[in-house]
Amino acid sequence: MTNIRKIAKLSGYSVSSVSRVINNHPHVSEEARQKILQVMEELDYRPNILAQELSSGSTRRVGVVIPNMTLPPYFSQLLNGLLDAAMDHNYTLLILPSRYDIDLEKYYLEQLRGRAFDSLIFTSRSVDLETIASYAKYGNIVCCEEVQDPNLSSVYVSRTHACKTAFNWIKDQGKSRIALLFTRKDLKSSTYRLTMEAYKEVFGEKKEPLILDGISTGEDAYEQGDSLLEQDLDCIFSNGDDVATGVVRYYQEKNLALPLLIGQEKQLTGEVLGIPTIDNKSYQLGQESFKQALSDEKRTIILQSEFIIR
Amino acid sequence: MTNIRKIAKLSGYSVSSVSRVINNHPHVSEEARQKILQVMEELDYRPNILAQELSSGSTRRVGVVIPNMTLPPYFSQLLNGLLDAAMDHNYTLLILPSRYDIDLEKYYLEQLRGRAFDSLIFTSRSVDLETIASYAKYGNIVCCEEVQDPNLSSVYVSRTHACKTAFNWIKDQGKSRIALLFTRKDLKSSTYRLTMEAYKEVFGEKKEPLILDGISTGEDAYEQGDSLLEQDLDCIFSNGDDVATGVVRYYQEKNLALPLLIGQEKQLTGEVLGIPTIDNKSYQLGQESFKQALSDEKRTIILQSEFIIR
DNA sequence: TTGAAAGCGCTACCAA
DNA sequence: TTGGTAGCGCTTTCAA
Repeated sequence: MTNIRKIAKLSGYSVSSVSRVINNHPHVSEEARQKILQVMEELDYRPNILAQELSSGSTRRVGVVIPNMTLPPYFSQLLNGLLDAAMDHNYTLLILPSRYDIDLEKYYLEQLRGRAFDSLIFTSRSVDLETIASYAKYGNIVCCEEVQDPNLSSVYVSRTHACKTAFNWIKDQGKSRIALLFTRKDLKSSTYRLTMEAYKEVFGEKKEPLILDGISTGEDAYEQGDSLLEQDLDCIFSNGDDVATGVVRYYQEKNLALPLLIGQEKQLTGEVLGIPTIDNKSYQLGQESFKQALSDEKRTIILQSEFIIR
Repeated sequence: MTNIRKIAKLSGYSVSSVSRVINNHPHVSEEARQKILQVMEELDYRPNILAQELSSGSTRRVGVVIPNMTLPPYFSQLLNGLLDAAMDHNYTLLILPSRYDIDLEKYYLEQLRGRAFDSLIFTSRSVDLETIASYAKYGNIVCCEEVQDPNLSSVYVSRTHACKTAFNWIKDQGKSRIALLFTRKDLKSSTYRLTMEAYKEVFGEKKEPLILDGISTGEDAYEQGDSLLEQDLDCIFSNGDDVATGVVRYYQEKNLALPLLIGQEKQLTGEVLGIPTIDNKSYQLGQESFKQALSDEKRTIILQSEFIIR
């Protein structure tokens, strides 16, 4: 094994000087630098990353727990934000798939405890917050959801305001017979809760919307298209631009006039359709989460969704 | 920082004995073990993973380069196979997203060179094979494709035989007016090439099939459904069970009799539809790739796709 | 500008 | 069964 000592010996300089060259530190004569670099080249030398990490006490690695291999658009944009931020800071991202498995998530927490990486980001979690918080002393932990625990950082997107803005805009357009599309119609779903609250605030408690659930793709929306015709609607508030596409196709095929249509996630398809959308800032969420993972202070960062009229 | 020396001192035993307890080595008296474990517990001690790795010279980590965040079914099954195999062998998987970026892939190769992990698996690559092969001296590298280089292991699925079997079966059913669905109709696509070859071997050079490309989801298939009606078909050979679903919906809506339909990837949807499919063994590909990443010898492992009649 | 030496925390060999 | 100690390969402080 060719190590730093060997380079020192062959170059005629000390281990310290070699280390300085490796890390681009000042106070090395150009002569020394050249000679050392030359020997490194000859021996195909590359510093051992593990040794650097052990010695410096920092891995420049951040673990990211994701729920699954197959990720919806929200997650992939989030991951892209994380990845870009990591590259910007010269960090490496470890993607840690949890498959919703609590034990696997605990294993990753143990890895943090064992200093396999500096910080850990939960984009999603199955394990309880108390357990997660108990590992906070071993490194920064960021959860991409609203969390109160003072030991954890919390970075998430507040969608309430943009949602109300959207509903108000819809109302201003003179629309009032509205369908809401959801992945899950379930009080455990924060999306469902906040959308319903915003709706009621704008349209009142009495005016019931048509609610469709079990919809997460354009395909789903298309298949449930019939349900949309059961009521005389003038607006469809969908849960994704992709979903909206399915709605459009359904109406086109029936040769029916399309009601006002709202998308979400600001996807490419929404742009093409030219429909208003709500940008839930997943990419920014990723970037901010990463920055928070490096930060010294625990913090709660709330991003705001944005209603985009087109 | 509480380290192995501190545990040794406080327990009254030596560093060696503490190490033995950590690693469940024999030749430690029950008394010593208990005392040491007790002190570890009290100090909330956890061995430093980096130090263990540096000292033992093995990280028990394998890097896996994937092209993108958003993965088609083939990749997610592959990753599940990798993950399960890794867990079985008590290894951790590092998912390394490349975004088809050559420099990023080179960066991962440098990480291998720097001993950040023991082996590297390319489920997909943009960087050229020569470059990859030049890193083989730093650790096992497995490519999930057909590769000749003696420095690289190659694990892939041969789909030719199953494809011919399928076409022969189709022929036996008395079908001959066939449509083939592809993601890319491009000689660079191995799927396209092997399917065409198998087709020609069974049906002859003269009998031209109808070819549709740009199809990777059920949605795509549905949208291109019209093209299927232009010719009088008696069999549609699709490139995925999901894709087949889109075809089914198209025919159902037109109230047309469905031709013989073949799926691929053995997905859940295909099972529900009850259509024959070709299992391309992605999960097994993952498992074998991982095993090969640990193996001492460079090897080529060829799995066989399987035609499943239902 | 340079180098010696003390860490970083652990493993494993060898001697007792 | 136990312990001493020499690594693993690098960083960093301090003195020269």
